[in-house]
Amino acid sequence: MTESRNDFIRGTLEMLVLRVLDFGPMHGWGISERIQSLSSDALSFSQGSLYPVLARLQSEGLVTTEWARTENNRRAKYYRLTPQGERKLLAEHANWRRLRTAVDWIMEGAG
Amino acid sequence: MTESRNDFIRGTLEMLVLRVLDFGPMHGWGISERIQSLSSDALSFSQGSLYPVLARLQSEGLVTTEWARTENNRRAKYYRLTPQGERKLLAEHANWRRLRTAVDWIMEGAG
DNA sequence: CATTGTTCTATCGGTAACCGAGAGAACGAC
DNA sequence: GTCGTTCTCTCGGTTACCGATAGAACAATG
Repeated sequence: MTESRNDFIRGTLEMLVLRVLDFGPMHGWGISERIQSLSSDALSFSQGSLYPVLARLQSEGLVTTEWARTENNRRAKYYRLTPQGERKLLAEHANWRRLRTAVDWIMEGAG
Repeated sequence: MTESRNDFIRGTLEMLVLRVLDFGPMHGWGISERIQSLSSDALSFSQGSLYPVLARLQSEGLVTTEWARTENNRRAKYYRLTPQGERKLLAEHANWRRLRTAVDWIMEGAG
């Protein structure tokens, strides 16, 4: 009921997750924190959004998983980008730039 | 089944429609053509997406409608931005810039 | 006149992503 | 032993978008 509407940039979550994993393997909770932190809280996603994305990425072979210990000595499932994931990231980034540019062109440009 | 996925910039359609109407009153079909043309075909929406948006905008008082004749002598329902619609456009544009910048920061910036 | 193409409005059911709410396990700290 | 924090995961609901579809009105063609 609050004004927040994440629908605006829907579909970017997958790309952002792939991007964070491009920095190195990370667990779900850490990915979420990373996105929120890097965006200065502009972007945030509930875990009810995150885990379905991670499961989908794995089922599509874009990431692999392994259980390990975090710095805080907790069990966590680490997600690691596969070569396919890297390619997917590049493709989604290119597509994002293309659409973003088109939107900006309309929004900023002369009629 | 084709590769096209508009989900990437979901929620922008409303903003784009408001923006096109900021150029002057226009009918549904023309709005659609305008968006597609201005974006060099990068952005396109089916009419099954467009009309629900227009109906919503009207019900929220962001546009008014009036029947008139087009240059081609066809009956068409022209949509005109209200002052509330103008304000909404500004707000959505600001929000878009904020989110777009956050996404770009993560995608382009250093980890 | 009949037929076809173009312009234009509109609806419906399905799909898929996101979200809030919630359950639960494991570890550290007090 | 209780609490807070970290971390995984599921479920049902909502909602935007889309493909398919229907159809009216006018122009142009034969």
